[in-house]
Amino acid sequence: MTRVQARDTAREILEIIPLVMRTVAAELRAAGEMPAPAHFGLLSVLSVRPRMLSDLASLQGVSLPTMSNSISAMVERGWVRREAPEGDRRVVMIDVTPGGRAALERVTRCAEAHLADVLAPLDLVARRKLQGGLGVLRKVFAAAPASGARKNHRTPAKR
Amino acid sequence: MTRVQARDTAREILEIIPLVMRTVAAELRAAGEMPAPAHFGLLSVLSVRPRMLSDLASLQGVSLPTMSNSISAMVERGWVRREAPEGDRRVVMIDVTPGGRAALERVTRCAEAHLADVLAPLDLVARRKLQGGLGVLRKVFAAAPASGARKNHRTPAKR
DNA sequence: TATGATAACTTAGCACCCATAACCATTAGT
DNA sequence: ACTAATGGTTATGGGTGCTAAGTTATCATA
Repeated sequence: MTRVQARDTAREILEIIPLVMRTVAAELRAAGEMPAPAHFGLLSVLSVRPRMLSDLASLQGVSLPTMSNSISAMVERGWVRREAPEGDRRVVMIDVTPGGRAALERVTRCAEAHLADVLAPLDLVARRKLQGGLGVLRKVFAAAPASGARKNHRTPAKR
Repeated sequence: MTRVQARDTAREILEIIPLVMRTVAAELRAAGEMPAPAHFGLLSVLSVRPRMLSDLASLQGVSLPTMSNSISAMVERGWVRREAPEGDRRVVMIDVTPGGRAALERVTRCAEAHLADVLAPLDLVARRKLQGGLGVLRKVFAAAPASGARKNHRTPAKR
């Protein structure tokens, strides 16, 4: 990819992605259910199987404290539970509650309804383009969770 | 688009878009320059020509107070200036400063460099998919700036 | 000319996401 | 047993976004 192409793509991404984020967030907010995109992703991951906190953090590409706080917020809403597994008493397993599953279900339906409106005018070609593009984004950004910021927490030989 | 397709696409968007956001934000942060994606877009728009605050708000699809705050933050950094035009003393024109242009330049180069790394492994096919997908997103979300949340900002009436 | 509506902004208060630094508890290594 | 590494939490601070409630300026009109 040439320098010019990279620049253009960078600009595109930096303009479009935030726009999409705002739009989707506004829709969820307007619909009452407002677990913020981040919470949605978490419920989605957790609905497959329970995970430890650290795994969730690296899966979502955020710092451990951030994940800890997000989970606290979700615990307060009754969507997930912190559990202590048998073996290692340091780890905390996070599990979805029935309430969490229900919330995920509602939000999915809501987002689905709104996106269906937005995506309705797309023809087959446009839809395939969209799906193809999303697939590429997933591959690229799931593989490279931030080159510069990934020497996770507590690297410095402090203390 | 069928119900199932809408659901899958919704899930994809809600998972991938935030991930991309975080990754890009982390890169900018790690690079020291940290104008947050939103600020980047603003500088980008303003580098073409000055705008009134309201126009900026509706262009970016955010509320007026939000835009006012963002601009205040950028003024404090010396990137933009608030100006009072001749005719209507209610309006505030926003203009980029030389410092703002320089910052935009640096951030663009930085984002470009990082994205180039990430996008490097893409072959021609993948790149075209990505660009096609971004194009579709732009068209779809630029046209529909949030169906449910747009009772906002009293209808624009060009002074 | 006084009055009320409206337009453009600002301020204040709230919720959320994300980060780093510093701390505690548990486990592993020697 | 002592130290290092691992898993989490708390504290602090900055950014994004919203609504509600002002302020000042302009316009319409009676």
